[in-house]
Amino acid sequence: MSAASRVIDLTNIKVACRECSLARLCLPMGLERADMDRLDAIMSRPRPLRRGEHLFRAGDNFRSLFAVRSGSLKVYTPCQDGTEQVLGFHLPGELVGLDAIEHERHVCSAKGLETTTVCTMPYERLQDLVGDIPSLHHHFMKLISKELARDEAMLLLLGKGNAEERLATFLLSLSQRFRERGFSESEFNLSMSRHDIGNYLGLAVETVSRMFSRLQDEGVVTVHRKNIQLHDLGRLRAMIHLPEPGSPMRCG
Amino acid sequence: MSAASRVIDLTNIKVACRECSLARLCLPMGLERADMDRLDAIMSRPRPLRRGEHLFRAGDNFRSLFAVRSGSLKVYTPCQDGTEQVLGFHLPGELVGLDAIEHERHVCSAKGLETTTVCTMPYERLQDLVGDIPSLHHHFMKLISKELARDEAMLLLLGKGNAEERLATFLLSLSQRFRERGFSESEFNLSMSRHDIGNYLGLAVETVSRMFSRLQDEGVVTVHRKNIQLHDLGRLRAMIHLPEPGSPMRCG
DNA sequence: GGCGTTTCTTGACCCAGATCAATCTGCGCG
DNA sequence: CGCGCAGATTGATCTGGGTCAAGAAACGCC
Repeated sequence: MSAASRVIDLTNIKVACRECSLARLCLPMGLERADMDRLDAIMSRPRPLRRGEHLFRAGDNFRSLFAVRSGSLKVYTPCQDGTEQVLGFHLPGELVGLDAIEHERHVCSAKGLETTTVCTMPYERLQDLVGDIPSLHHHFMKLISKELARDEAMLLLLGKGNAEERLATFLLSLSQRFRERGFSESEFNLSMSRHDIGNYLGLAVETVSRMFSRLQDEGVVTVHRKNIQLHDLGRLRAMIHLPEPGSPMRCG
Repeated sequence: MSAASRVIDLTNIKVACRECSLARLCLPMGLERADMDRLDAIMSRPRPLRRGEHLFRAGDNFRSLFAVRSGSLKVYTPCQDGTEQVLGFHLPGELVGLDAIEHERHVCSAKGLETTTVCTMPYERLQDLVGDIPSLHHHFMKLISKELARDEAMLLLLGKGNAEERLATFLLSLSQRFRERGFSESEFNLSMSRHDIGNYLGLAVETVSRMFSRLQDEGVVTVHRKNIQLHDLGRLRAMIHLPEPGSPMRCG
Protein backbone atom coordinates (compact mmCIF):
# COMPACT_ATOMS: atom_id res chain seq x y z
CA MET A 1 0.00 0.00 0.00
CA SER A 2 2.82 2.40 0.72
CA ALA A 3 4.07 4.53 -2.15
CA ALA A 4 1.17 4.19 -4.54
CA SER A 5 -1.44 5.21 -2.05
CA ARG A 6 0.76 7.86 -0.51
CA VAL A 7 1.30 9.33 -3.92
CA ILE A 8 -2.40 9.34 -4.61
CA ASP A 9 -2.88 11.30 -1.42
CA LEU A 10 -1.22 14.20 -3.18
CA THR A 11 -4.42 14.55 -5.17
CA ASN A 12 -5.80 16.30 -2.15
CA ILE A 13 -3.29 19.12 -2.10
CA LYS A 14 -4.42 22.63 -2.87
CA VAL A 15 -4.23 23.11 -6.59
CA ALA A 16 -2.36 26.43 -6.71
CA CYS A 17 1.38 26.16 -7.38
CA ARG A 18 2.21 28.12 -4.28
CA GLU A 19 0.38 25.57 -2.16
CA CYS A 20 1.80 22.61 -4.01
CA SER A 21 4.34 20.46 -2.20
CA LEU A 22 5.99 19.74 -5.53
CA ALA A 23 6.72 23.36 -6.36
CA ARG A 24 10.33 23.01 -5.29
CA LEU A 25 10.90 20.23 -7.85
CA CYS A 26 8.56 21.39 -10.58
CA LEU A 27 8.45 24.31 -12.97
CA PRO A 28 7.57 26.98 -10.35
CA MET A 29 10.78 26.20 -8.46
CA GLY A 30 12.44 29.31 -7.14
CA LEU A 31 9.86 31.75 -8.50
CA GLU A 32 8.72 34.87 -6.66
CA ARG A 33 5.24 34.60 -5.24
CA ALA A 34 3.78 36.94 -7.85
CA ASP A 35 5.40 35.11 -10.76
CA MET A 36 4.19 31.82 -9.39
CA ASP A 37 0.67 33.15 -9.49
CA ARG A 38 1.12 34.22 -13.10
CA LEU A 39 2.25 30.72 -13.97
CA ASP A 40 -0.64 29.39 -12.01
CA ALA A 41 -3.04 31.49 -14.04
CA ILE A 42 -2.25 29.77 -17.33
CA MET A 43 -2.46 26.27 -15.92
CA SER A 44 -5.45 24.05 -16.05
CA ARG A 45 -5.94 20.90 -14.07
CA PRO A 46 -8.08 18.42 -15.92
CA ARG A 47 -9.90 15.52 -14.28
CA PRO A 48 -7.63 12.66 -13.21
CA LEU A 49 -6.54 10.06 -15.70
CA ARG A 50 -7.57 6.55 -14.87
CA ARG A 51 -5.09 3.69 -15.03
CA GLY A 52 -4.37 2.92 -18.69
CA GLU A 53 -5.92 6.13 -19.94
CA HIS A 54 -3.89 8.23 -22.36
CA LEU A 55 -2.73 11.77 -21.69
CA PHE A 56 -1.73 12.02 -25.35
CA ARG A 57 -0.81 9.71 -28.20
CA ALA A 58 1.98 9.75 -30.77
CA GLY A 59 0.74 11.86 -33.67
CA ASP A 60 -1.53 14.11 -31.60
CA ASN A 61 -1.17 17.82 -32.14
CA PHE A 62 1.05 19.43 -29.58
CA ARG A 63 -0.68 22.15 -27.60
CA SER A 64 0.55 21.87 -24.04
CA LEU A 65 3.26 20.62 -21.79
CA PHE A 66 2.24 18.61 -18.76
CA ALA A 67 3.57 18.30 -15.25
CA VAL A 68 2.63 15.21 -13.29
CA ARG A 69 0.86 16.21 -10.09
CA SER A 70 0.09 12.81 -8.60
CA GLY A 71 0.32 9.23 -9.76
CA SER A 72 2.66 8.26 -12.55
CA LEU A 73 2.89 8.14 -16.33
CA LYS A 74 4.48 5.79 -18.80
CA VAL A 75 5.90 7.43 -21.93
CA TYR A 76 6.46 5.13 -24.89
CA THR A 77 6.81 4.87 -28.64
CA PRO A 78 4.18 2.64 -30.21
CA CYS A 79 5.60 0.38 -32.93
CA GLN A 80 3.68 -0.68 -36.01
CA ASP A 81 3.57 -4.33 -34.93
CA GLY A 82 1.55 -3.45 -31.85
CA THR A 83 4.53 -3.58 -29.53
CA GLU A 84 5.95 -0.52 -27.83
CA GLN A 85 9.22 0.89 -26.57
CA VAL A 86 8.97 2.38 -23.11
CA LEU A 87 11.02 5.59 -22.95
CA GLY A 88 10.44 6.53 -19.36
CA PHE A 89 8.26 6.71 -16.29
CA HIS A 90 7.29 10.08 -14.88
CA LEU A 91 6.64 10.86 -11.24
CA PRO A 92 5.01 13.92 -9.68
CA GLY A 93 6.85 17.15 -10.42
CA GLU A 94 8.29 15.90 -13.69
CA LEU A 95 7.59 17.54 -17.06
CA VAL A 96 6.22 15.60 -20.02
CA GLY A 97 5.87 16.46 -23.68
CA LEU A 98 9.07 18.39 -24.36
CA ASP A 99 10.02 16.20 -27.30
CA ALA A 100 6.91 17.37 -29.17
CA ILE A 101 8.01 20.97 -29.59
CA GLU A 102 10.08 20.32 -32.70
CA HIS A 103 7.31 18.98 -34.92
CA GLU A 104 4.40 20.52 -33.00
CA ARG A 105 3.15 16.97 -32.76
CA HIS A 106 3.63 14.32 -30.12
CA VAL A 107 6.20 11.75 -31.15
CA CYS A 108 5.36 9.37 -28.33
CA SER A 109 2.39 8.37 -26.25
CA ALA A 110 1.80 8.88 -22.53
CA LYS A 111 -0.59 6.87 -20.38
CA GLY A 112 -1.41 6.69 -16.71
CA LEU A 113 0.03 3.75 -14.77
CA GLU A 114 -2.46 4.43 -11.99
CA THR A 115 -4.92 7.20 -11.23
CA THR A 116 -2.91 10.22 -12.22
CA THR A 117 -3.42 13.97 -12.19
CA VAL A 118 -1.48 16.48 -14.25
CA CYS A 119 -1.16 20.22 -14.66
CA THR A 120 -1.64 21.37 -18.24
CA MET A 121 0.37 24.32 -19.51
CA PRO A 122 -0.54 25.67 -22.95
CA TYR A 123 2.82 25.95 -24.65
CA GLU A 124 2.17 29.29 -26.38
CA ARG A 125 1.21 31.00 -23.18
CA LEU A 126 4.04 29.35 -21.31
CA GLN A 127 6.43 30.72 -23.89
CA ASP A 128 5.13 34.24 -23.37
CA LEU A 129 5.62 33.86 -19.65
CA VAL A 130 9.07 32.37 -20.05
CA GLY A 131 10.03 35.35 -22.21
CA ASP A 132 8.79 37.65 -19.46
CA ILE A 133 10.18 36.00 -16.35
CA PRO A 134 13.93 35.36 -16.54
CA SER A 135 14.03 33.08 -13.53
CA LEU A 136 11.26 30.96 -15.04
CA HIS A 137 13.17 30.88 -18.30
CA HIS A 138 16.32 29.78 -16.54
CA HIS A 139 14.58 27.09 -14.58
CA PHE A 140 12.69 25.84 -17.59
CA MET A 141 15.98 25.44 -19.46
CA LYS A 142 17.37 23.51 -16.53
CA LEU A 143 14.47 21.08 -16.56
CA ILE A 144 14.94 20.44 -20.27
CA SER A 145 18.65 20.03 -19.82
CA LYS A 146 17.98 17.56 -17.04
CA GLU A 147 15.78 15.57 -19.35
CA LEU A 148 18.59 15.45 -21.91
CA ALA A 149 21.08 14.33 -19.28
CA ARG A 150 18.62 11.67 -18.13
CA ASP A 151 18.28 10.28 -21.65
CA GLU A 152 22.04 10.27 -22.07
CA ALA A 153 22.49 8.37 -18.83
CA MET A 154 19.98 5.88 -20.17
CA LEU A 155 21.95 5.52 -23.40
CA LEU A 156 24.98 4.72 -21.31
CA LEU A 157 23.03 2.15 -19.32
CA LEU A 158 21.64 0.42 -22.41
CA GLY A 159 24.97 0.60 -24.21
CA LYS A 160 27.17 -0.74 -21.45
CA GLY A 161 25.17 -2.19 -18.56
CA ASN A 162 24.33 -5.87 -18.06
CA ALA A 163 20.96 -7.02 -16.76
CA GLU A 164 21.91 -6.67 -13.10
CA GLU A 165 23.29 -3.16 -13.54
CA ARG A 166 20.21 -2.13 -15.45
CA LEU A 167 17.80 -3.28 -12.79
CA ALA A 168 19.92 -1.92 -9.93
CA THR A 169 20.14 1.45 -11.66
CA PHE A 170 16.41 1.45 -12.23
CA LEU A 171 15.68 0.74 -8.57
CA LEU A 172 18.15 3.36 -7.37
CA SER A 173 16.66 5.94 -9.72
CA LEU A 174 13.20 5.32 -8.31
CA SER A 175 14.56 5.31 -4.78
CA GLN A 176 16.17 8.70 -5.24
CA ARG A 177 13.15 10.20 -6.91
CA PHE A 178 10.84 8.96 -4.16
CA ARG A 179 13.21 10.41 -1.57
CA GLU A 180 13.22 13.79 -3.33
CA ARG A 181 9.44 13.70 -3.10
CA GLY A 182 9.42 13.00 0.61
CA PHE A 183 8.66 9.30 0.42
CA SER A 184 10.70 6.39 1.67
CA GLU A 185 13.80 5.72 -0.38
CA SER A 186 13.94 2.14 0.83
CA GLU A 187 10.38 0.95 0.38
CA PHE A 188 7.96 1.75 -2.39
CA ASN A 189 5.48 0.25 -4.79
CA LEU A 190 6.17 -0.11 -8.48
CA SER A 191 3.29 1.29 -10.48
CA MET A 192 4.52 -0.37 -13.67
CA SER A 193 4.40 -4.04 -14.67
CA ARG A 194 7.42 -6.31 -15.02
CA HIS A 195 6.75 -6.20 -18.71
CA ASP A 196 7.10 -2.40 -18.75
CA ILE A 197 10.28 -2.54 -16.68
CA GLY A 198 11.83 -5.07 -19.03
CA ASN A 199 10.78 -3.09 -22.06
CA TYR A 200 12.26 0.09 -20.61
CA LEU A 201 15.53 -1.60 -19.69
CA GLY A 202 15.87 -3.56 -22.92
CA LEU A 203 15.38 -6.91 -21.13
CA ALA A 204 12.89 -9.75 -21.39
CA VAL A 205 10.24 -9.96 -18.66
CA GLU A 206 11.73 -13.25 -17.57
CA THR A 207 15.12 -11.66 -17.08
CA VAL A 208 13.61 -8.93 -14.92
CA SER A 209 11.93 -11.58 -12.80
CA ARG A 210 15.12 -13.59 -12.47
CA MET A 211 17.13 -10.50 -11.50
CA PHE A 212 14.58 -9.59 -8.83
CA SER A 213 14.83 -13.11 -7.48
CA ARG A 214 18.60 -13.00 -7.52
CA LEU A 215 18.75 -9.67 -5.71
CA GLN A 216 16.35 -11.10 -3.17
CA ASP A 217 18.40 -14.28 -2.71
CA GLU A 218 21.43 -12.08 -2.08
CA GLY A 219 19.48 -10.24 0.61
CA VAL A 220 19.78 -6.86 -1.11
CA VAL A 221 16.06 -6.41 -1.64
CA THR A 222 12.74 -7.93 -0.76
CA VAL A 223 10.29 -8.10 -3.63
CA HIS A 224 6.68 -8.99 -3.31
CA ARG A 225 4.80 -8.24 -6.47
CA LYS A 226 4.64 -4.47 -6.72
CA ASN A 227 6.16 -3.86 -3.32
CA ILE A 228 9.91 -3.31 -3.15
CA GLN A 229 12.11 -3.00 -0.11
CA LEU A 230 15.72 -1.98 -0.61
CA HIS A 231 17.70 -3.31 2.35
CA ASP A 232 21.14 -2.20 1.27
CA LEU A 233 21.39 0.84 -0.97
CA GLY A 234 25.17 0.72 -0.70
CA ARG A 235 25.38 -2.80 -2.04
CA LEU A 236 22.95 -1.92 -4.79
CA ARG A 237 25.15 1.02 -5.78
CA ALA A 238 28.21 -1.19 -5.70
CA MET A 239 26.67 -3.38 -8.37
CA ILE A 240 26.88 -0.58 -10.88
CA HIS A 241 30.15 0.02 -12.63
CA LEU A 242 29.09 3.00 -14.71
CA PRO A 243 29.97 6.67 -14.24
CA GLU A 244 28.54 9.51 -12.19
CA PRO A 245 26.49 9.17 -9.06
CA GLY A 246 25.11 12.62 -9.88
CA SER A 247 21.75 12.95 -11.60
CA PRO A 248 18.65 10.71 -11.56
CA MET A 249 19.65 7.84 -13.76
CA ARG A 250 23.29 8.79 -13.82
CA CYS A 251 24.19 5.45 -12.31
CA GLY A 252 26.86 4.99 -9.64
CA MET B 1 38.35 11.93 -50.17
CA SER B 2 34.73 12.88 -50.61
CA ALA B 3 32.77 13.88 -47.50
CA ALA B 4 35.60 14.55 -45.10
CA SER B 5 37.43 16.92 -47.39
CA ARG B 6 34.25 18.49 -48.65
CA VAL B 7 33.15 19.15 -45.09
CA ILE B 8 36.50 20.71 -44.32
CA ASP B 9 35.96 23.02 -47.26
CA LEU B 10 33.24 24.67 -45.19
CA THR B 11 36.04 26.17 -43.12
CA ASN B 12 36.41 28.68 -45.89
CA ILE B 13 32.89 30.07 -45.66
CA LYS B 14 32.38 33.62 -44.51
CA VAL B 15 32.12 33.62 -40.75
CA ALA B 16 28.97 35.72 -40.29
CA CYS B 17 25.76 33.77 -39.76
CA ARG B 18 24.08 35.52 -42.64
CA GLU B 19 26.78 34.29 -44.99
CA CYS B 20 26.86 30.80 -43.51
CA SER B 21 25.50 28.00 -45.64
CA LEU B 22 24.41 26.23 -42.45
CA ALA B 23 22.18 29.06 -41.24
CA ARG B 24 19.09 27.28 -42.45
CA LEU B 25 19.85 24.27 -40.23
CA CYS B 26 21.51 25.99 -37.32
CA LEU B 27 20.38 28.38 -34.62
CA PRO B 28 19.93 31.45 -36.88
CA MET B 29 17.36 29.54 -38.95
CA GLY B 30 14.46 31.73 -39.95
CA LEU B 31 15.73 34.88 -38.25
CA GLU B 32 15.34 38.36 -39.69
CA ARG B 33 18.55 39.81 -41.03
CA ALA B 34 18.87 42.25 -38.13
CA ASP B 35 18.30 39.58 -35.49
CA MET B 36 20.79 37.34 -37.19
CA ASP B 37 23.37 40.06 -36.85
CA ARG B 38 22.59 40.40 -33.15
CA LEU B 39 23.14 36.68 -32.71
CA ASP B 40 26.28 37.00 -34.73
CA ALA B 41 27.56 39.70 -32.43
CA ILE B 42 27.68 37.43 -29.36
CA MET B 43 29.38 34.56 -31.16
CA SER B 44 33.05 33.91 -31.20
CA ARG B 45 34.81 31.53 -33.52
CA PRO B 46 37.90 30.08 -31.90
CA ARG B 47 40.77 28.47 -33.80
CA PRO B 48 39.97 25.06 -35.27
CA LEU B 49 40.18 21.96 -33.12
CA ARG B 50 42.64 19.39 -34.33
CA ARG B 51 41.69 15.74 -34.55
CA GLY B 52 41.47 14.31 -31.03
CA GLU B 53 41.48 17.72 -29.37
CA HIS B 54 38.78 18.41 -26.79
CA LEU B 55 36.18 21.13 -27.08
CA PHE B 56 35.27 20.49 -23.45
CA ARG B 57 35.52 17.69 -20.92
CA ALA B 58 33.09 16.21 -18.44
CA GLY B 59 33.34 18.30 -15.29
CA ASP B 60 34.33 21.55 -17.01
CA ASN B 61 32.38 24.63 -16.08
CA PHE B 62 29.61 25.39 -18.48
CA ARG B 63 29.92 28.80 -20.09
CA SER B 64 28.84 28.41 -23.69
CA LEU B 65 26.90 26.37 -26.13
CA PHE B 66 28.62 25.36 -29.34
CA ALA B 67 27.48 24.92 -32.90
CA VAL B 68 29.63 22.80 -35.18
CA ARG B 69 30.70 24.84 -38.18
CA SER B 70 32.83 22.33 -40.04
CA GLY B 71 34.26 18.88 -39.32
CA SER B 72 32.66 16.67 -36.70
CA LEU B 73 32.59 16.02 -32.97
CA LYS B 74 32.28 12.95 -30.82
CA VAL B 75 30.36 13.44 -27.58
CA TYR B 76 30.95 10.80 -24.93
CA THR B 77 30.83 9.99 -21.24
CA PRO B 78 34.22 8.97 -19.88
CA CYS B 79 34.01 6.01 -17.47
CA GLN B 80 36.30 5.56 -14.48
CA ASP B 81 37.96 2.47 -15.95
CA GLY B 82 39.29 4.50 -18.88
CA THR B 83 36.60 3.35 -21.27
CA GLU B 84 33.97 5.65 -22.64
CA GLN B 85 30.36 5.63 -23.82
CA VAL B 86 29.84 7.46 -27.09
CA LEU B 87 26.59 9.42 -26.92
CA GLY B 88 26.59 10.94 -30.37
CA PHE B 89 28.41 12.41 -33.32
CA HIS B 90 27.76 16.00 -34.32
CA LEU B 91 27.89 17.39 -37.82
CA PRO B 92 27.97 21.03 -38.98
CA GLY B 93 24.92 23.01 -37.93
CA GLU B 94 24.27 20.88 -34.85
CA LEU B 95 24.26 22.26 -31.30
CA VAL B 96 26.42 20.79 -28.55
CA GLY B 97 26.44 21.30 -24.80
CA LEU B 98 22.74 21.53 -24.00
CA ASP B 99 22.93 18.82 -21.35
CA ALA B 100 25.26 21.01 -19.26
CA ILE B 101 22.70 23.70 -18.48
CA GLU B 102 21.21 21.87 -15.52
CA HIS B 103 24.34 21.62 -13.40
CA GLU B 104 26.23 24.49 -15.05
CA ARG B 105 28.90 21.90 -15.66
CA HIS B 106 29.57 19.64 -18.59
CA VAL B 107 28.42 16.09 -17.94
CA CYS B 108 30.13 14.65 -20.98
CA SER B 109 33.20 15.31 -23.10
CA ALA B 110 33.40 16.45 -26.71
CA LYS B 111 36.38 15.99 -29.00
CA GLY B 112 37.10 16.59 -32.66
CA LEU B 113 37.05 13.57 -34.94
CA GLU B 114 38.91 15.58 -37.58
CA THR B 115 39.89 19.23 -37.94
CA THR B 116 36.76 20.92 -36.66
CA THR B 117 35.57 24.47 -36.24
CA VAL B 118 32.78 25.63 -33.96
CA CYS B 119 30.84 28.76 -33.14
CA THR B 120 30.87 29.61 -29.44
CA MET B 121 27.79 31.20 -27.89
CA PRO B 122 28.11 32.42 -24.31
CA TYR B 123 25.02 30.98 -22.69
CA GLU B 124 24.18 34.04 -20.56
CA ARG B 125 24.20 36.36 -23.53
CA LEU B 126 22.32 33.87 -25.65
CA GLN B 127 19.64 33.72 -22.98
CA ASP B 128 19.26 37.50 -23.07
CA LEU B 129 18.88 37.37 -26.82
CA VAL B 130 16.45 34.49 -26.68
CA GLY B 131 14.34 36.47 -24.22
CA ASP B 132 14.36 39.38 -26.65
CA ILE B 133 13.75 37.66 -29.97
CA PRO B 134 10.68 35.41 -29.94
CA SER B 135 11.51 33.68 -33.21
CA LEU B 136 14.96 32.83 -31.88
CA HIS B 137 13.38 31.55 -28.71
CA HIS B 138 11.00 29.39 -30.66
CA HIS B 139 13.69 28.00 -32.87
CA PHE B 140 16.02 27.35 -29.95
CA MET B 141 13.29 25.34 -28.24
CA LYS B 142 12.81 23.35 -31.42
CA LEU B 143 16.47 22.47 -31.58
CA ILE B 144 16.45 21.26 -27.99
CA SER B 145 13.29 19.31 -28.57
CA LYS B 146 14.89 17.71 -31.60
CA GLU B 147 17.82 16.65 -29.48
CA LEU B 148 15.40 15.01 -27.03
CA ALA B 149 13.60 13.22 -29.84
CA ARG B 150 16.95 12.07 -31.23
CA ASP B 151 17.95 10.57 -27.87
CA GLU B 152 14.59 8.87 -27.56
CA ALA B 153 14.94 7.35 -31.01
CA MET B 154 18.32 6.08 -29.90
CA LEU B 155 16.80 4.52 -26.79
CA LEU B 156 14.37 2.72 -29.05
CA LEU B 157 17.20 1.53 -31.26
CA LEU B 158 19.29 0.24 -28.36
CA GLY B 159 16.27 -1.27 -26.64
CA LYS B 160 14.81 -3.11 -29.60
CA GLY B 161 17.16 -3.20 -32.59
CA ASN B 162 19.53 -6.03 -33.49
CA ALA B 163 23.03 -5.44 -34.81
CA GLU B 164 21.93 -5.12 -38.43
CA GLU B 165 19.16 -2.65 -37.62
CA ARG B 166 21.52 -0.60 -35.51
CA LEU B 167 24.12 -0.27 -38.22
CA ALA B 168 21.57 0.34 -40.97
CA THR B 169 19.92 3.06 -38.88
CA PHE B 170 23.28 4.63 -38.20
CA LEU B 171 24.16 4.73 -41.89
CA LEU B 172 20.78 6.13 -42.85
CA SER B 173 21.03 8.80 -40.20
CA LEU B 174 24.38 9.92 -41.56
CA SER B 175 23.07 9.72 -45.11
CA GLN B 176 20.15 11.98 -44.31
CA ARG B 177 22.25 14.46 -42.38
CA PHE B 178 24.78 14.68 -45.20
CA ARG B 179 21.98 15.23 -47.68
CA GLU B 180 20.51 18.03 -45.54
CA ARG B 181 23.94 19.64 -45.66
CA GLY B 182 24.19 19.45 -49.42
CA PHE B 183 26.48 16.45 -49.65
CA SER B 184 25.92 13.12 -51.27
CA GLU B 185 23.48 10.91 -49.40
CA SER B 186 24.92 7.80 -51.02
CA GLU B 187 28.65 8.26 -50.62
CA PHE B 188 30.54 9.71 -47.69
CA ASN B 189 33.48 9.19 -45.41
CA LEU B 190 33.11 8.15 -41.81
CA SER B 191 35.13 10.43 -39.58
CA MET B 192 34.84 8.04 -36.64
CA SER B 193 36.55 4.70 -36.07
CA ARG B 194 34.84 1.31 -36.06
CA HIS B 195 35.48 1.27 -32.35
CA ASP B 196 33.50 4.51 -31.91
CA ILE B 197 30.68 3.22 -34.07
CA GLY B 198 30.46 0.02 -32.07
CA ASN B 199 30.59 1.89 -28.80
CA TYR B 200 27.82 4.25 -29.92
CA LEU B 201 25.62 1.41 -31.12
CA GLY B 202 26.24 -0.86 -28.13
CA LEU B 203 28.09 -3.41 -30.29
CA ALA B 204 31.58 -4.91 -30.29
CA VAL B 205 33.99 -3.61 -32.96
CA GLU B 206 34.07 -7.06 -34.48
CA THR B 207 30.31 -7.06 -34.86
CA VAL B 208 30.41 -3.72 -36.65
CA SER B 209 33.02 -5.09 -39.02
CA ARG B 210 31.04 -8.25 -39.68
CA MET B 211 27.87 -6.27 -40.34
CA PHE B 212 29.68 -4.02 -42.80
CA SER B 213 30.99 -7.13 -44.56
CA ARG B 214 27.55 -8.66 -44.60
CA LEU B 215 25.91 -5.56 -46.04
CA GLN B 216 28.64 -5.48 -48.65
CA ASP B 217 28.17 -9.17 -49.55
CA GLU B 218 24.49 -8.45 -49.99
CA GLY B 219 25.36 -5.64 -52.41
CA VAL B 220 23.66 -2.97 -50.32
CA VAL B 221 26.82 -0.99 -49.61
CA THR B 222 30.45 -0.81 -50.56
CA VAL B 223 32.79 -0.23 -47.66
CA HIS B 224 36.42 0.58 -47.96
CA ARG B 225 37.87 1.72 -44.69
CA LYS B 226 36.36 5.12 -43.99
CA ASN B 227 34.63 5.39 -47.35
CA ILE B 228 31.03 4.25 -47.55
CA GLN B 229 28.84 3.94 -50.62
CA LEU B 230 25.16 3.21 -50.12
CA HIS B 231 23.89 1.49 -53.26
CA ASP B 232 20.35 0.85 -52.15
CA LEU B 233 18.82 3.18 -49.59
CA GLY B 234 15.47 1.44 -49.99
CA ARG B 235 16.85 -1.93 -49.05
CA LEU B 236 18.72 -0.38 -46.15
CA ARG B 237 15.47 1.16 -44.92
CA ALA B 238 13.69 -2.14 -45.33
CA MET B 239 16.09 -3.71 -42.86
CA ILE B 240 14.73 -1.59 -40.07
CA HIS B 241 11.57 -2.70 -38.34
CA LEU B 242 11.27 0.17 -35.90
CA PRO B 243 8.83 3.12 -35.98
CA GLU B 244 8.82 6.51 -37.64
CA PRO B 245 10.68 7.48 -40.76
CA GLY B 246 10.46 11.05 -39.47
CA SER B 247 13.37 12.61 -37.62
CA PRO B 248 17.14 11.98 -37.88
CA MET B 249 17.56 8.74 -36.04
CA ARG B 250 13.89 7.96 -35.99
CA CYS B 251 14.56 4.79 -37.94
CA GLY B 252 12.50 3.62 -40.87
C1' DG C 1 -16.43 -17.31 -3.04
C1' DG C 2 -15.38 -19.74 -7.19
C1' DC C 3 -13.58 -19.10 -11.92
C1' DG C 4 -11.25 -17.12 -15.71
C1' DT C 5 -7.72 -13.97 -16.89
C1' DT C 6 -3.69 -11.59 -16.40
C1' DT C 7 0.82 -11.18 -14.33
C1' DC C 8 4.67 -13.16 -12.46
C1' DT C 9 8.01 -16.77 -11.62
C1' DT C 10 10.86 -20.66 -12.69
C1' DG C 11 13.09 -24.13 -15.57
C1' DA C 12 15.18 -25.90 -20.02
C1' DC C 13 17.21 -24.81 -24.10
C1' DC C 14 19.22 -21.88 -27.75
C1' DC C 15 21.28 -18.19 -30.34
C1' DA C 16 23.01 -13.43 -31.46
C1' DG C 17 26.57 -11.27 -30.47
C1' DA C 18 30.68 -10.94 -27.13
C1' DT C 19 35.21 -12.42 -26.49
C1' DC C 20 39.57 -14.33 -27.75
C1' DA C 21 43.03 -14.92 -31.16
C1' DA C 22 45.25 -14.47 -35.49
C1' DT C 23 46.09 -12.01 -39.58
C1' DC C 24 45.77 -8.20 -42.69
C1' DT C 25 45.89 -3.34 -44.33
C1' DG C 26 47.26 1.14 -44.82
C1' DC C 27 49.40 4.95 -42.96
C1' DG C 28 52.88 7.77 -40.41
C1' DC C 29 57.46 8.44 -39.98
C1' DG C 30 62.41 7.95 -39.71
C1' DC D 1 61.16 2.95 -49.01
C1' DG D 2 60.67 -0.11 -45.48
C1' DC D 3 59.52 -0.56 -40.58
C1' DG D 4 56.22 -0.32 -36.86
C1' DC D 5 51.82 0.06 -35.30
C1' DA D 6 46.97 1.19 -34.84
C1' DG D 7 42.87 0.00 -36.83
C1' DA D 8 40.18 -3.32 -39.34
C1' DT D 9 38.82 -7.87 -40.71
C1' DT D 10 37.93 -12.70 -40.16
C1' DG D 11 37.56 -17.09 -37.78
C1' DA D 12 36.64 -20.01 -33.58
C1' DT D 13 34.52 -20.41 -29.33
C1' DC D 14 31.75 -19.03 -25.38
C1' DT D 15 27.92 -17.04 -22.78
C1' DG D 16 24.30 -13.75 -21.07
C1' DG D 17 20.15 -13.25 -21.76
C1' DG D 18 16.31 -14.31 -25.13
C1' DT D 19 12.72 -17.63 -26.15
C1' DC D 20 9.62 -21.28 -25.22
C1' DA D 21 6.90 -23.80 -22.03
C1' DA D 22 4.80 -24.77 -17.73
C1' DG D 23 3.16 -23.61 -13.36
C1' DA D 24 1.91 -20.33 -9.42
C1' DA D 25 0.03 -16.34 -7.46
C1' DA D 26 -3.15 -12.21 -7.63
C1' DC D 27 -6.88 -9.96 -9.19
C1' DG D 28 -11.00 -8.83 -10.88
C1' DC D 29 -15.78 -10.00 -11.70
C1' DC D 30 -19.82 -12.19 -11.79
